[in-house]
Amino acid sequence: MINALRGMKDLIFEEAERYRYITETAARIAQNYGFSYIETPILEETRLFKRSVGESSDIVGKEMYQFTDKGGNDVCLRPEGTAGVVRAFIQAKLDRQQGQKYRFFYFGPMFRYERPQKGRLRQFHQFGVESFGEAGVEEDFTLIQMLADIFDTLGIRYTVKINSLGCKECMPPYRESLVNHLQDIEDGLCEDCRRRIATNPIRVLDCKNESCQNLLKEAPRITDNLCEKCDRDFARLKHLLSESGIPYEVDANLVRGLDYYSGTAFEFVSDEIGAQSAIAGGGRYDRLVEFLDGRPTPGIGFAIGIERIMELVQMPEKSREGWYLGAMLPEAVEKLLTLAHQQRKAGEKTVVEYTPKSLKAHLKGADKAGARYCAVIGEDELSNGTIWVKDLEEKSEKVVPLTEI
RNA sequence: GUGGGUAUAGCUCAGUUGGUUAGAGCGCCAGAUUGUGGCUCUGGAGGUCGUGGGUUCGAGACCCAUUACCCACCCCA
Repeated sequence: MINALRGMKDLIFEEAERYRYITETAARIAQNYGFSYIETPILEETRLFKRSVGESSDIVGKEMYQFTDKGGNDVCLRPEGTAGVVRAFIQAKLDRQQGQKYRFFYFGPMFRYERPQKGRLRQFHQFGVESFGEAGVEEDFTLIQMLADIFDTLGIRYTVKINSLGCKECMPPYRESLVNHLQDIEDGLCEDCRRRIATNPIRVLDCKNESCQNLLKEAPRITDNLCEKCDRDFARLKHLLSESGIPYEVDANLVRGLDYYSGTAFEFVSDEIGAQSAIAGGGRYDRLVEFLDGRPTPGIGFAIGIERIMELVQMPEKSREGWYLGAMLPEAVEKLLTLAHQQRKAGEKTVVEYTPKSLKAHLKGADKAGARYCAVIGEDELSNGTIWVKDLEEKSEKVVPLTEI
């Protein structure tokens, strides 16, 4: 037997329906916010991700499905969605339309070669949005509000965490003073933290190790070291969230894992799904477009981990729908086929059972198929050109001519 | 990459200190006076106990190896 590869899953029946329900709901809401659908290739040049996501995260360093294609290109399966959308944005020369706003949403598979666990797969799916050209912090607020709308509509509980990562003016000096502080206390830190001083110092603040946390009480916080503009923006974001009734907490340890983030960062978390609790994350990336050779353009986006919310979604109740057609005699089966075609052309969901069976068996079959109507041709009906129809919901039944169903 | 856990029917799981024909519930199929679904009852099909070695008179149970899955760390959505 051949099984799916490790960390890759089939979506079937209820899970497939959930996936569709989530993407359709999120897409509908994103369109209401003025975002339009974009689809970009799953396969991209490796250097796109090296330059955008950056080398500091494990994603690019060791988790990419990377290979050389038959033309000798160094390519990989996308590990996230933003880089491809930004590449497409620049390639379409939309960055030349200074002052214009462009807003996109997308969804689809992403690939990371990680050890699978709850809420983590090697092929997983994200729904994301990217907004270009709008530098105002109102856009940051609006994206958070959109996420809240999406999760509210899906019936998912969450908490919102926000932070500001500063800009190119205030982040580097902060980072430097943090690293200095960390080096002073390095001897007391755990092995992971000592490594992180060089790779991703802000992550150290987030260490789950209690002894590390005690040492970190005196560490400088980014939110106390923002420049005037970043500080003003962050204050306004908090104001807008409060005014709109979206509860949030400031988490100065919240870091986005990807190098391209700056300014506002946010994360939606759930406490119902195990260790991988981040169900959506995003933030501003005002420098990314120029990193990828476009004209400087402010940008902000988020992504939802679809698998992570899959089991949290409250699905709407589904009701009986459509027709089940059956025959009790072999000679009647052909009549069903022409009838089914008529029904389907008329937009009615219709399934046909080709095997002649007892009426009882057909009723069972119709019930199991979730059909609203069970229609059967038996001996009597065949001889006078009629069909017996039962409404499984209202339990009413009637016999009608085949042409008048 | 590092830890820990689990592998018995289509699914969820029992299986007592090793003992003879390996069980239950759900699901599936068929019946319960021949044309009336969901509920109930009866019957039936379905398992080389993940795989390979070992200990033993005897292994689903114990030991070793291997593979897969799960959970956690790392990282991230």
